[in-house]
Amino acid sequence: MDIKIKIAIADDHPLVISGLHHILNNCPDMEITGSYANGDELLAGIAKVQPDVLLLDIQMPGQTGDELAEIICEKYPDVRMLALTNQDNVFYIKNMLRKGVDGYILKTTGEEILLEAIRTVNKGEQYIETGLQEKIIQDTLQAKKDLSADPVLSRREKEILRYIAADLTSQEIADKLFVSKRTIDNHRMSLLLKLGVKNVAGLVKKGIQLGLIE
Amino acid sequence: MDIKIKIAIADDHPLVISGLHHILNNCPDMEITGSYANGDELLAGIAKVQPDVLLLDIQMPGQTGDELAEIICEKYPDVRMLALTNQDNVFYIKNMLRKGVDGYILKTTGEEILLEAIRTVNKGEQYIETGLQEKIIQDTLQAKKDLSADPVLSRREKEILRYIAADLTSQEIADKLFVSKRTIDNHRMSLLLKLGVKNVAGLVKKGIQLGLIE
DNA sequence: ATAAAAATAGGTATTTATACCTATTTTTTG
DNA sequence: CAAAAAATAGGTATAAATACCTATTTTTAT
Repeated sequence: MDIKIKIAIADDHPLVISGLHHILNNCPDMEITGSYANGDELLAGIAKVQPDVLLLDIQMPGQTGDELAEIICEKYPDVRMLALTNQDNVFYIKNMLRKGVDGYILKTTGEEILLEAIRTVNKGEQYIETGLQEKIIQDTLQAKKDLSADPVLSRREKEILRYIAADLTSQEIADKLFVSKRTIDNHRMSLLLKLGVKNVAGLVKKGIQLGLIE
Repeated sequence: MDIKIKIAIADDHPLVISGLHHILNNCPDMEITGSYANGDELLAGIAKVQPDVLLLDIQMPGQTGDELAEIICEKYPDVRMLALTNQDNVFYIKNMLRKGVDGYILKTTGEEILLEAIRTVNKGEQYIETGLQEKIIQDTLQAKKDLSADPVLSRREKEILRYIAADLTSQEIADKLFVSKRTIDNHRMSLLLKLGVKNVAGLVKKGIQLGLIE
């Protein structure tokens, strides 16, 4: 194994960068081709030499990590990206993955995991830290949340809510169910009241939260 | 260990029921207290003797598994429920968990997993089959889906879409951004066009799909 | 530097949703 | 069986969204 994995780092914390230098320089199969403290530096640097793997933080001055990921994924599809950040929020993870990042690990992660993650994404595979996978599952199916709090919708109301979320107007729903438009409008009002929202946008979001839609 | 885990079964396939009988009768720490082929039988049976763990299928004549789960979770909070079904769709999994089920395994699952699942939910813990956990993760972060297909919204449009999904009216958004309501209305139109939907409900759903919201 | 795209704003009209009522019939439930 | 809840429908307004235009200024990209 002669050919080393070329690694670039984008992070605005000097300490993180020097820490990574220390770790990676001791790895015979890796070399650092550049480290950048903000988005502009990163884009300029990457234009000159493309790494195999880019370690990318989310919070940075100027462009944020997810914007950068999007640009790089578009312009340099051969560069694998590994999010390396403090954010353990599921929303951030989803977001980065969607923007084209290949892996996601936390800065609190141990050295071995870091190296494993780099090698994995370099092979073209996805790497999500185990703890975060757990978190995603828990977040996705936040089981049995307080039943008391969940609003009691009647079967008809649920049905209508599904139609509303399916883009139908009251008139269209009425035609489909062979009832008056006024009936549907009244159901709409009950739904707004019961779900404590003020308009269709709120209804759709609640419907999704309640698992009635999608 | 004298006290056996009392198990009830709700499934409309006689074969499944007899298979389960065969497996569970050979387990010294378990006993079957009843097996039911539909919702009414189940509710009647459970009213007489409450099992520790209920194995519950989703498709059944009359009430569906998720409706039954909801009822049982409400009336008999001490009964642990384990979904045992053919549905490996993430939507179903989420839905059952939300309705109060404690675990979810497939009928294609091996005997050892079945027993482990029963023992786990009996202890009050959650059990999701490993393969399904994987599936949930993949489903949640369906990474790098064809970028070509994803609509190019401008930064402003994304911002406005977020506000729309946050229940704000055009007027409210206009006030917040110090622009005319007409401007926001025009952005709304562009969003409808670009996202290929016809109203707010569609906008909200797309926004969630695109990861802009929630 | 120039072209393209984005953000801005207005005119005008129609459709849809929201709000607050009353009221009857049907279904559920104790 | 009686009471409660759900589903039905109408009256009347107003607010908001949708549709289809034109047009100017500002920003981005080649």
